[in-house]
Amino acid sequence: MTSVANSYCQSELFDDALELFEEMKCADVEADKFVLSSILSACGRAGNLDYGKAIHDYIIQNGLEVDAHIRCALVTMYASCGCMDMAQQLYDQMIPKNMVVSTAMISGYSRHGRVMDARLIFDQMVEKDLVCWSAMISCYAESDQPQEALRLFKELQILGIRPDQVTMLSVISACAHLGVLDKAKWIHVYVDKNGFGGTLPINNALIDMYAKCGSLERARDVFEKMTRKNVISWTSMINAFAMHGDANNALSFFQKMKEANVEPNRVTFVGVLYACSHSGLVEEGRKVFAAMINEHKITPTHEHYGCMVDLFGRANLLREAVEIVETMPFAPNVVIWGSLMAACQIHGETELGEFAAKRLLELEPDHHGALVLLSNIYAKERKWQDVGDLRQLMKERGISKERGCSRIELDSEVHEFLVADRNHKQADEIYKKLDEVVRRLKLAGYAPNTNSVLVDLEEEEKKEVVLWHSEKLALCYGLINGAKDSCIRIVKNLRVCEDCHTFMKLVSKVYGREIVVRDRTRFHHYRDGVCSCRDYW
DNA sequence: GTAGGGTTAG
Repeated sequence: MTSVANSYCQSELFDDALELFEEMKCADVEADKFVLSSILSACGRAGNLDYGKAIHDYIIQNGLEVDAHIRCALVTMYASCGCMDMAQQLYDQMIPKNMVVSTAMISGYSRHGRVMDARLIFDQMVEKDLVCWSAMISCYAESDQPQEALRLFKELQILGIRPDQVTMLSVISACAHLGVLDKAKWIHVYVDKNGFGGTLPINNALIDMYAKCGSLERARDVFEKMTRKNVISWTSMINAFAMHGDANNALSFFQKMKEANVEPNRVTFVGVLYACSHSGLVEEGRKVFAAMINEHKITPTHEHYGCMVDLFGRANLLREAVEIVETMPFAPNVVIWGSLMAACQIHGETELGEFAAKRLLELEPDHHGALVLLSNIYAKERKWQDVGDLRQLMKERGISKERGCSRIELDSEVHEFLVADRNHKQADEIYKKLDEVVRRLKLAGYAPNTNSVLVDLEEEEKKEVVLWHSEKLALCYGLINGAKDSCIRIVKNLRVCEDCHTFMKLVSKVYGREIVVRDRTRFHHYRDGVCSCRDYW
């Protein structure tokens, strides 16, 4: 029976393993430390905290909690289930600690985005093998610190530890997050040279990496050369098109995928619906949503409803957007209210926007965007007392917008710029260039648009702030230092504002340069004064 | 004999 339990756990038949454990208890078969460890592992991997706790009780009742292996399995179970307080408490009591349990702690903290806590465990480890290095690299890759992930990968190479496929998947993912194309090309070569190339998961990760680094062509090239493709390959390619605003190809690949008899899953539909909403294909989106439910028997989740709210909201069909919110079978979450609020902002729907913002704040009281929107609405209505209260509240709680940050790569070096950044060694030159660009653009009809500046400033100051947006600084850096005919590639952490969007379009025309900007959610390809998003974003 | 890291979306 024990060996059956073990093999269930190892073959990921967690539910069967748990069931078997029930049978063992009924049959009065005593569970030993081996089977308990396996079952705890199954609980962790299945994320079944309740069952894990029940096993913990059983362990206490039977006086087994002193066993080192059992403790290790318990910590791992709590960490895998995301119960970090409990995991840490047990972990602290473990002396000595081993690599297995420490790695479990690192990935537990990683799933919660608690990078510092993960790093603390990592740094305190006496001995580290490839698995814990991979866990730490993955932690950085998933926590929006791709540069740190790549730094750790470099350190690994210096130490002479050979990475394996799992490490490489995290490294590729880190590069995707970073969004730097030259780095992506380098990693692709590295992967091929070191014999990791050609496998399905690696190819899937490469598709995503190239798409997120701005090269739809290379993503497609990897895809076309694959001899085996699964649902992830197709979904990654559909998302690639969606991200780049090519809804037609996203839909055509969706069609081809079905013809190839690959069954789309819920993630696939998020991609297809996202493509529709970002290109204003309302009718197509409606059809896809219906087909998902009726033909593919997939129950829509928050993400799918969010896409639908977005689809209708962007297209100024706010009544239908509200209908989705009202009729969906569960309570709207932050993302849903946020989509509705954003749509109201685009289309100047004050009343509904206020309503959505208030619902959002009930769920997330410190949501910066919602507070700013409300304060702007109150300002327009001259409710100065309310405006003052909100500003005071934001000040007290220290709520501020994430600072805009853009990067650009030139000559294999990544340069980062914050809003109004003056720290770069070429700062003087960059600001001089900015003046020149503004002068030339004004001749082409440019007028700074301060709609996106929501702080309490005089109009003239607002104009300055808008000109100092990080992507403009990165752009000027590119204009100064890049080859005359090269494409300027910029990655930004926030959404591109209206003014920067116009600015980029004009620069692409006046300076005859191709510019590619990745913002928080998608790509903008500027050429000859036109953006690939056709100003719908 | 037990126990740890991975790719798509959000």
